[in-house]
Amino acid sequence: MTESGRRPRADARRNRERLLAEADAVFRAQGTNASLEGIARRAGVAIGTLYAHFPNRRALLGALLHQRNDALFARGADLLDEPGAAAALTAWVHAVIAHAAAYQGLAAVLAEGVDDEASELHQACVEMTDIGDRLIARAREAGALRREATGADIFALMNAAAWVAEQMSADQAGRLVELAMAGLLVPSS
Amino acid sequence: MTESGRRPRADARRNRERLLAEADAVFRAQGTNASLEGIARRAGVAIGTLYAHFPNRRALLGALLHQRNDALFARGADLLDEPGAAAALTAWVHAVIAHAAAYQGLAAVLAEGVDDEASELHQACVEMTDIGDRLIARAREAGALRREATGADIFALMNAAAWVAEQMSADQAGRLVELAMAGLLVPSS
DNA sequence: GACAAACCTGAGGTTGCCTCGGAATACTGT
DNA sequence: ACAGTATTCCGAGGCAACCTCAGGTTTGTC
Repeated sequence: MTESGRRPRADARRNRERLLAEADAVFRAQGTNASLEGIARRAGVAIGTLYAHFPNRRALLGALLHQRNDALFARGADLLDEPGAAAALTAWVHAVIAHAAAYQGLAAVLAEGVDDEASELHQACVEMTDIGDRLIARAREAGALRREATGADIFALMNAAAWVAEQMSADQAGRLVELAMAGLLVPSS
Repeated sequence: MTESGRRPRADARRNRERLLAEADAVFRAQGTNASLEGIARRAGVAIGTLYAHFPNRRALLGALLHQRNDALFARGADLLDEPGAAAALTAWVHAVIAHAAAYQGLAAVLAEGVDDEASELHQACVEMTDIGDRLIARAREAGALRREATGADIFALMNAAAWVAEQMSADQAGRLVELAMAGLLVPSS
């Protein structure tokens, strides 16, 4: 897949950019379930063109998130090198929540992607879990963990909090994270 | 609203029951976003009849949940009288999560209902928050709370966990609850 | 058994998903 | 400059679901 034989035609590149720009705007305003026909219309392109570029909603979302994901993973790598193990873990959780706040409904797509290998976001989810795992391991070695936990637990917490932020408020989500992190981390640390 | 002038006609009662029964089955199997036309079809009734009885999806859901809600609130009242304040709070959280597991998608409807006064489920959400508040207050008086929290926090945790149970697994949801409760409650208690 | 009130029906307008054959367009080489 | 071809685009059309409403049907009552 993605056989990049040669450079795409100029109109194709133009349309792709236009579609991505409009999709970003619409998803921001209306969430990940916004009408794809509406996006195509706004981009000044026929619906078939949208589907030619992005075979489904997830693919479009995946393309939109690509850069943003790279930045997120870079942040994760940085955090692995920063001193405070516990603080790094907390910072990671907040970073992912902020990441998922881009579009309403994104938390659900991510949660689905972690199990579904066919999802365009599967790889990203696996990587997030992996970073969570490593941050957890480091915190455990530093004696900062009060109880056992895995990258999957962290992933679940992040997604749950992102969902709460969507449904209720960022504030409420913050309180949920505080509660959970208080249960996870050693107080003093 | 609900001006119960007099008893509805026999066919109306029959259809209502039939619709509720089929809706329950379909929502259980397919979640709260299942097709209403499909439900009407299964109930042997025209789509217009469904809408005559239940003006929207939430109203249908509200009618379905009514008995179940009463049972839940009764359980909440019982828990307020049981000895261990901390254990009662934990039990309440688990009871609501089990309640929300009835239909996939219910967590989102509940989360929406707490803010939306027009929702048929608003009252139920308020009552849940209220019970959470009282259980929290009792636990605080018993010295079982490690930190401040409100009924809204408990409501958010319950809904987040219910959502995790839908998206990932009941297991994962359980671990999230453990984490959060560990952050909330005094260890020994 | 006839009348009114209550109830039911289902076609139809609307929106959104997605596909596919045919038209249009951009590149390539001469 | 231009023909030839591969690439890309278009948008009608089939499908499913939402919801409404004018008109027909059933029930209960006197």
